[in-house]
Amino acid sequence: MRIVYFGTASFAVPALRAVAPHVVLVVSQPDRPGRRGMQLQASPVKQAALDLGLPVETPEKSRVPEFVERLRSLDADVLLVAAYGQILSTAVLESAKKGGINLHGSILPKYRGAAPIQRCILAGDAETGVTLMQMDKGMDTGNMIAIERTPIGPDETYGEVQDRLAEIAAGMARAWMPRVVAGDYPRTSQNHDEATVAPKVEKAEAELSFERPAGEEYNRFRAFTPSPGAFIRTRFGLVKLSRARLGTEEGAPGVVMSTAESCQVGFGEGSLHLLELQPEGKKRMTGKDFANGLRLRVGDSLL
RNA sequence: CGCGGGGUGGAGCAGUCUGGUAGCUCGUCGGGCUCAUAACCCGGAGGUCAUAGGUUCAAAUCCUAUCCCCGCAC
Repeated sequence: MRIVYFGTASFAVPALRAVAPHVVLVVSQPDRPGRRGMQLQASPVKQAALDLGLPVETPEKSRVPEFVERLRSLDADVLLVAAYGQILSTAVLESAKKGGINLHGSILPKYRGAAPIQRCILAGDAETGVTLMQMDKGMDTGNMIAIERTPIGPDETYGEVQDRLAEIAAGMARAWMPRVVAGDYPRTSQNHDEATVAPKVEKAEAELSFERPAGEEYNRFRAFTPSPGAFIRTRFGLVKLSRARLGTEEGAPGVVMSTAESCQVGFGEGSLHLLELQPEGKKRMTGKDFANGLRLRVGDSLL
């Protein structure tokens, strides 16, 4: 079979590896400036593709006629799409015999759109999954082929859940693509009345507030870790959180409750143990080191 | 030349402006207290102050150059 693979984020890497022998072209988003400096950085999928020795193309817009023509010339059986980051036009989808098949990181019709995994964790859901679906012109509205579910642990972060879903997606791609190409697969329509949308993440959403309930902010922390990275404003500047746990004790918002094992701070309701964090301009450190360096004592406020 | 912070015993920091005895919180080692302890008390070890030059009677501190780390913008 001949597969054209569309993907950008790391969620799409395992599935690419799973079907790599059949991939005739990898399409990913153009390199973007990243890191300090202004150096261009290839997307995770592009890096993986190069690693696998697969041809890669990164059109600014996949829907331009020249690129659609390029896709048609490949005479592919199917487009496999995962976390590509662009809406595929009908013309693009029709460039392959079986159209586009999408691996989506949620249990559709819930969390259609750009950031399903983050939104799911932010909402505090206990379960998520991967949906394999036939793409149509809508955003994640196509008929479903298969769903695999997985529980979300109470302390799991976006990164951890994503990695697991990516592996699930890879398994589904491996199992289903031959059947899709053969035309032997179910197509179940979604219940559109139950649909919800998961818009892309704004950096500002990753800001925690001492004023809000700890449980809510813990979900926020988990949803945006490791990317784009949860942070919180303190009187010592911005502090990025990399490891945290929900505390069982109550405490006043922003006030240090203990520094023995971590930096435990009170929130609107409850408290959070700041286990590992990174003040701006500094290296990542333990909550304990943070408290030591600033000479924080129980009762001091971070606000 | 995108903006900015930083490099000081093992960790996190103060000290730098206004040169003059190496400081703080922790860790670590030894001892003590205790039924016991991550608690408390006493004592000890451990630092080329990123690197190379320069100024000076004297440099962590002032000047010049270099290396490295990080945050933001993306």
